Amino acid sequence: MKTAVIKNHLQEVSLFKELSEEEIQPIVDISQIRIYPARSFVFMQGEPLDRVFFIHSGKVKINKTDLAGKEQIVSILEAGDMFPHAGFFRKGNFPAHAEILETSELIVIPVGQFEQILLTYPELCMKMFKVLGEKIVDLQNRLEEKILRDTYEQIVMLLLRLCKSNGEKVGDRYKLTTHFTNRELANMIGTSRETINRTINRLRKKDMIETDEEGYFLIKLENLEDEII
Amino acid sequence: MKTAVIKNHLQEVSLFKELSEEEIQPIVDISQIRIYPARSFVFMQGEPLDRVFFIHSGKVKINKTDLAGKEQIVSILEAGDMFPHAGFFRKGNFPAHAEILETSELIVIPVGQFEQILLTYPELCMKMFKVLGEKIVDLQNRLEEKILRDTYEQIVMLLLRLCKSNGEKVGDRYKLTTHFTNRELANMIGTSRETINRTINRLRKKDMIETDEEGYFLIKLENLEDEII
DNA sequence: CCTTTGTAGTGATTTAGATCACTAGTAAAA
DNA sequence: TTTTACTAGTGATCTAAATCACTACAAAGG
Repeated sequence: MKTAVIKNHLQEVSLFKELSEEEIQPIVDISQIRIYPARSFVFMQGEPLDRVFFIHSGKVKINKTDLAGKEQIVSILEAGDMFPHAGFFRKGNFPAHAEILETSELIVIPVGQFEQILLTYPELCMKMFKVLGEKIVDLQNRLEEKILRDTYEQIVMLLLRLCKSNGEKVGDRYKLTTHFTNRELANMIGTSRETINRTINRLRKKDMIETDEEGYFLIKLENLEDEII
Repeated sequence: MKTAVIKNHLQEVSLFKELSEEEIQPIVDISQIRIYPARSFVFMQGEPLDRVFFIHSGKVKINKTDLAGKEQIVSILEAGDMFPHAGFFRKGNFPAHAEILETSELIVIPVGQFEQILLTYPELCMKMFKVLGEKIVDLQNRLEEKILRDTYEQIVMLLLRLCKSNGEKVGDRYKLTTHFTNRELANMIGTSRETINRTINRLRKKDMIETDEEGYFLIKLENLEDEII
């Protein structure tokens, strides 16, 4: 039965984890599951913001591009993540593009209806405030990084952040669960692929980062943290 | 009567503007008015986040400093503004310093009690989600600016942002309501005072900005907007 | 098969903007 | 009064990092 699948998927999203059977039902009723193929766009920057998405599986890139085609990668999202964050009670447009990197199952919810449910669930409001607050802190930290740190430190801090958002502990290392190219890393912080390459190799020589057989980064968190004081 | 003053002050904050007499009372009960003298600190980065503030009058600088003493000015807040934004349901620490620039009357509310009230007022939740969403969009835009734009454009965009947050329309110009030094402007976007000086003078020659008798900037919004496409 | 288009890697060159160094003016403190 | 400590302003110098230019390799397409 289809709603059963939706319910299962919803219950795996951290935001909804602690809701009871009755509480989750109205959300099930307004939710849809959609499968997006790799390289497709969930939405483009500027389109009217009418839905919010929760990732059940797959990977989504949130990015902006300017007229010259220069790209800023805002984030790489994975299972459990919500996007966009700035969607509630604001009627505006999507602030960035959302592109599927790996075939993804997304839970799609009309934002208007979700807002109504949000208002009737104090529990859900609490969690949402927490999520938004953390997003604000994260953005402020990234802005501070860009303003106060040099490129070497920005790259170290980017890798540390990726360990938290896209990494998993494997032995004494953190393994990044996504394969990032030099250019992608560069576009996350606004530097060049050459600088990323030279810096990563510098960190490799210091034995702080290595690449496994499949090209995934393995990072020694503690060593890297010492680099930025 | 003291609570009458508090109620009046609260009603001037945009977040509470549309609340009825009965609705605002519980907020009055947990609010305090405090006067902070210029150059005092409301809080320092790292202190436990246990209160939120609404500015009734005066000016507050939110900033961060690194070990070397380099400063990042996060924002200059005025009457009607709330800080910090990332305070709800998160129990953490203040993410930056808050320093009084001009003697300020602040409404002080214990964050835990405010959270409880928030949950019982759907109206208030809606507005707060909106405020947080706008904050997120603003931070993402500033990050994008730092990543995709050169310093000249960053300065133009900073001035445009200041028109919106700290400006008032005077004839066909926007007047910045706060006197900013070159160094302060530099610390908002992470450039040097020399570069700010040279760029502002360049904009002066292009007749996009001028300084009035008291040293406040007068900005021609439309002309400046054309600079960044 | 070759061609195209992506990637990593590395030196050489260029440049935007930071930093340095200084003049000059103003305001507050000693 | 002089001193200290700000500020704005402006050339000269320096440098971090972007850009350029190239090699080499791998995967995908015709």
